[in-house]
Amino acid sequence: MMVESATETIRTTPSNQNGVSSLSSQSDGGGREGGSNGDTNGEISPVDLLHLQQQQVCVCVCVCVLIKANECLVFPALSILKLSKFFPLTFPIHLFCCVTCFSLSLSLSCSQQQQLGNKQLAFQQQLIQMQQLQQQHILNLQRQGLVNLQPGQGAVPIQSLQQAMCPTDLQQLWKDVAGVQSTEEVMKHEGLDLTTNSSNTTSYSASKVSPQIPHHTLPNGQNSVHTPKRDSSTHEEHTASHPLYGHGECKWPGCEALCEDMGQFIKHLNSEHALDDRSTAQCRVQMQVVQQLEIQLAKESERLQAMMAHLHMRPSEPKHFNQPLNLASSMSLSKRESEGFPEGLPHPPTSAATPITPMRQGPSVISSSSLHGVGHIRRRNSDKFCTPIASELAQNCEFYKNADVRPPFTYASLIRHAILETSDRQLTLNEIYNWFTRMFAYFRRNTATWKNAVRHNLSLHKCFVRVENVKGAVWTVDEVEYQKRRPPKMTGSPTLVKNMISGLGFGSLNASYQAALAESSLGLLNSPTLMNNSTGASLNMLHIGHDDVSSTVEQVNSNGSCSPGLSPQQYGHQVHVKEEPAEMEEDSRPMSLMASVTQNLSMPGDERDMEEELPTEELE
DNA sequence: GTGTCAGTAAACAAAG
DNA sequence: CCTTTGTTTACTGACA
Repeated sequence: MMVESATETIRTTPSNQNGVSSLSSQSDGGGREGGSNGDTNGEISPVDLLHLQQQQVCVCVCVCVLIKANECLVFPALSILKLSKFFPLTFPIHLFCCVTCFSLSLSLSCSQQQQLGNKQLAFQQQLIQMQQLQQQHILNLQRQGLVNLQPGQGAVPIQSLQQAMCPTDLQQLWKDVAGVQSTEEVMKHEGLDLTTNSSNTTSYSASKVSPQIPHHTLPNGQNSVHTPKRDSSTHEEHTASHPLYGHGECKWPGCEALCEDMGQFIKHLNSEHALDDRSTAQCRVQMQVVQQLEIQLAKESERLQAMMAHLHMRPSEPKHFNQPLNLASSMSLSKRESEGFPEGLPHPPTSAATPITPMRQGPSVISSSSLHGVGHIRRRNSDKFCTPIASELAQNCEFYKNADVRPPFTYASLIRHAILETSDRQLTLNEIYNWFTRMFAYFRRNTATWKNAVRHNLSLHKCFVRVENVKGAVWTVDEVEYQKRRPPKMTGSPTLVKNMISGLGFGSLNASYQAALAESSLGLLNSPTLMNNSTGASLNMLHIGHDDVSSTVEQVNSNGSCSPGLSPQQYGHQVHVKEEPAEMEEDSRPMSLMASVTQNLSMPGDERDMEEELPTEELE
């Protein structure tokens, strides 16, 4: 019903001249499809709801591209209409998403073109009406309990955009949003009254959803309903620092203006971010960002609880996970900065709240190493149990790139990985540095410390061989030496396995199990579809020395007899950092988070439980 | 209690 | 002279 109304609106829009009319029939069909499936009457199937978030992200990625591409009318309309066809069941929400984003893109294009025809204006007004209709539809669905949208989730566009966009894109969006308002001002001066529409555009869903949105307290402790100006005029004047000021820059979203001192910043704040529609809109958007992150955190926490319940683990206190966390700050604290958090990084599984990668859980091995919250366990895990650095990195590449989290690997293993990842298997020191900083946000700070450690490791370990090259010195890896430096193998004797279990604890077993799982997946079952079933192999792996496993795997790999995908030569070489199969991620995730909360756990009964129950569950 | 491993810090030297 | 690179030593903490 709603869809048809919306599409009817499109059909009657004056913008048909822009080629939309020819497409309106498609939208009509899509709308009817949706209607035939019953969604417009509020009948949304659970399956569709399951896919809703993902689709929203896809939609917003699409629209986001449009925005960035400065497309004006036709392309967004096309997107909307196509979406109605591809996602008929959830089309109302998609439409809402698209329309709001499209409105934004429309305004953006206006700001850049500084002209907008009356027809386009009319079309925009029509779109706004559609937007309102969709909003009503969503509200109706919510009232009926058919769509369990969280408060503020009606503001899908910007939130999904933030999920889908990289930080730079997000920053650009902020700027774009800022630009919209300025455009409105220009329009006003030009006699074009866009006030109504534009305000809807800039604050779009936010303003409409705001009634549902509890007044959140922003991470900086400021009430989200305050106005920036008031805050700036009262808050920072009494404090030496300001949450919106740091490193000589204005931290206002999308601003980045350089301010030499606090006084200049205050002037800037009062002049550029005064109480106006733009600032208010930006504040609302930020509010939604925070809210979306909280929602995501809640979801992930819920998932964690379910996982732990499934694995017969005592749930940890949900409060820890539901509280908004400042991952960057908490994670970034080095040992010296925060004695409370050993730098082994095993902080609580705050990774679930990582804003940068909201859809991901924390890295598996990170969590597995978090058993005792010490870095050395990380090392032991990574080496003694030969945590598959390649797979781990592949799985959590984006996480490590963005989150200020220390990778759970030794310097040696990281250096080796970096070197082996290259085609010629050699790197200069500087290239190794660059790899570290490129791959890990953590290593973008404290450069003196870790660079020294890198050099120290290169010199210390015989496995790293310095080779004089034409261009200079490069570092290579002596695999034989690298394998040598591994601790004495654990034989497959059950005694050792038992010792491993009793001596290292549950988390370590998980780590070894996980390592074995991934190793087996790596060397034997490269097919993503087989990954999930690799547990059987990994179960066997538990009975043989892990070093044997790793060496065996690597030998097999070096023979190139295994899958090309993760072929040996490394696992470093062909790490598909961004396209790793989701199954694998799903595979390791439970284990990792499981390990992360083992502080609260009592030891499982015996190794039989571990060897039989866990893998069995994993197999299921 | 001891040895090993890894991380960190620091000093030092050579080269660019 | 400064920076980068490379080596070495010492210390600490965790683990077996």
